[in-house]
Amino acid sequence: MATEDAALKVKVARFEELYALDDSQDDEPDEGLLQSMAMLKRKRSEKSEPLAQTSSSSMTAISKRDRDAPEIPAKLQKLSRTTSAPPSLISPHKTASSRQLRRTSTLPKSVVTTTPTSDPADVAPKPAKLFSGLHFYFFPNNLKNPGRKFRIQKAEEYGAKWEQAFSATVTHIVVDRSMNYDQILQYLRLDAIPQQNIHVVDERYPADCISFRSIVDAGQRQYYIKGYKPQQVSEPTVIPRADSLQLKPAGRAVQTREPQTLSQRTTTTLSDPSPVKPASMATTVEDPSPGKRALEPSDSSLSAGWERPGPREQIVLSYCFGTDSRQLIDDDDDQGTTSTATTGTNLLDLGSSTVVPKWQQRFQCMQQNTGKNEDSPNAETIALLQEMAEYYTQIKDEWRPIAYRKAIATLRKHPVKVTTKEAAEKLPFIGERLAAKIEEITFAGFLQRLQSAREEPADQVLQLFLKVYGIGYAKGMRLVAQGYKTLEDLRTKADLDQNQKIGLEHFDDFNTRVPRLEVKQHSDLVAKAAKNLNEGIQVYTMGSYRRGAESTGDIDLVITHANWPMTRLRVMVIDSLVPQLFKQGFLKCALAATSRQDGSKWHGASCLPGSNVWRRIDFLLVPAEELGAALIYFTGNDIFNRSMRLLASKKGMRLNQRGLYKDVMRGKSREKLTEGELVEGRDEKKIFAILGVPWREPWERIC
DNA sequence: GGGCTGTACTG
DNA sequence: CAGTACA
DNA sequence: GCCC
Repeated sequence: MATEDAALKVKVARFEELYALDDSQDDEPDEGLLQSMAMLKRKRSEKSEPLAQTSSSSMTAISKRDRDAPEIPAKLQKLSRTTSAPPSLISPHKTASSRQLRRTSTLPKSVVTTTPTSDPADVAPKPAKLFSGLHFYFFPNNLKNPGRKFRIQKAEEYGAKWEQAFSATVTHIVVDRSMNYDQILQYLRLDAIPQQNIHVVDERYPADCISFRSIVDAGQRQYYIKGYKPQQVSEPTVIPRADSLQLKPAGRAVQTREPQTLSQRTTTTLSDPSPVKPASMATTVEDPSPGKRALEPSDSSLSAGWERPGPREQIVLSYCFGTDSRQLIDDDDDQGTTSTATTGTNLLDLGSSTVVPKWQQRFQCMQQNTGKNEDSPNAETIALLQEMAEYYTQIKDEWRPIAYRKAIATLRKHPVKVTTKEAAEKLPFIGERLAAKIEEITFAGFLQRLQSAREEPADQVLQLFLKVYGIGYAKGMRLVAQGYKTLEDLRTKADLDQNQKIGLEHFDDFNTRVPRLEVKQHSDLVAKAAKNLNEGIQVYTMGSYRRGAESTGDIDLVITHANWPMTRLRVMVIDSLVPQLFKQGFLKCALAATSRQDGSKWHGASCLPGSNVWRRIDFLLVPAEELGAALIYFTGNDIFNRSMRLLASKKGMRLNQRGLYKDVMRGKSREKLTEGELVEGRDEKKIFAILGVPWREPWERIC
């Protein structure tokens, strides 16, 4: 009971904050909230949800663990309170006090108490009168942006007159934070705004007035518009980057037409067979790491074969056409490019050929993703969306991050900066809501609200706890609810399992990136010990190391043997290799170990001789016939893997770390009914080929 | 309105 | 079984 | 979140 209350309080506080932000016209308009409020009367809908909020899916997920999930009550409580409030939406008393609390630091020094609401703790003042006599002109002056719409509605409720056009009667120009002073001048075709008659204020101004129940001094610094310099008012201004900033109110004429995405419907993969390796790769390729070298023979022999298809590859080819011709060719009617020359072309063409139907092109694995976005014109937008995705991931929203990442991948490939909603919405995986956010981002920094959420103490504590290996969202929430605030609290008071204790003890170690060089040292050490036990054991360095990363989160190793079955390999690793490495002092602890009977993974921590930094290290035990599938799995990245697996699934197959299986029967919602028949597990490239995915070098799998 | 990967280890 | 983790 |  007590913990429930604590959890509830934490959550309520968190959402109070969020909704307070909504009320206070933050950068990010909360369409979801507005919708929810409108819809709530009809039904407590499951769909539309506020931005920094749990999704319908997470709501359902959470509601299963109702004990841990005060979200719903908190949200509904707040929403119903809002909806049942008098027409003013805000109960001025309550909101004002809470907001005052929040913004004490920015409280205007000179609150001009023009309104004689002398008694602060009195009945709610007639809000409708606060702005009466004032004429507001908004900039931009339309309702397109939900946040602004909200502001305009509020202003009108409090008695302001919303001026549709700019005129002499305007008393205040309320400017979106995304806009700057020059843009106003340009739009209004003015050299300067007559400051005596008209106040130009930041978008927060009306909200502050409402908060303080008075017309606050509009001349204060915190209401200055971007680009406004008090002394420079009359001087004609040079507009920085005027060409790149599309000022919406200026109308369609200004809007540039966004070129179509390059990647769309063009067969770039075909014409670009030689991807640029990351600079960092150059060194690592010649790097005589055992893992690397071990990979090379098969790789090079294969790619040689790839260029001049030999008999074996022909088999693959016929296999593809034999069993999967429907999916691989002319599956799509409107794909006018039906190539007639496929038979004679080499296998590389098969994978990336022009006949790949549209639905398959949409898979992440069907494109080169090098994960680079420095040179993208959308880098800024991408960065912010990435933060959003991370945030949603952390609050355990299962699906939004997926949507965000797909949108990010689209933006990465888009050659032009996307600035407007309209342009954004045309792109794949960018819908109405993300398009709106993209527009917001380019015009403003809507992430402020996200930051507010992040600045919430409860959220920060949760974020901290989530970094402890072994503590996930459920445990983290419980710990926060129990009132723990620091790692020290956890160490001394909290009830943790063994892994969590280790995770806590080595919090810093496990949260420190491992330099590429050190990954190799760990790998070499394991490989050497393995070779000592048996010459045939091979060790591959996987994960982001194989993708070329300069540093990694942990050390991922595949351990395999050319001839041994899994059973023998496992016994060797569990009974000999691991104990040996422990004895050497290299392995420090086991976090998840396979039994001698079955299983394939070993997780633990390792430490180089002479060092005292523990690193997370994972072994994957792989029999040779599963090596290809294991390489795919352990190379990742996760998004690439999911994409490959989903594609397989859509083709009636199944892909996991053991192999590619065909004729998998699936029930409702793709639920696996039969295991299917193993098609290929040994050869990484064949798995790609059979799936119809063009070969992707490891560093092209960074989706 | 349902789907968005598939698995392995722990307690 | 839920939770956590792995790519 | 988006897509079908």
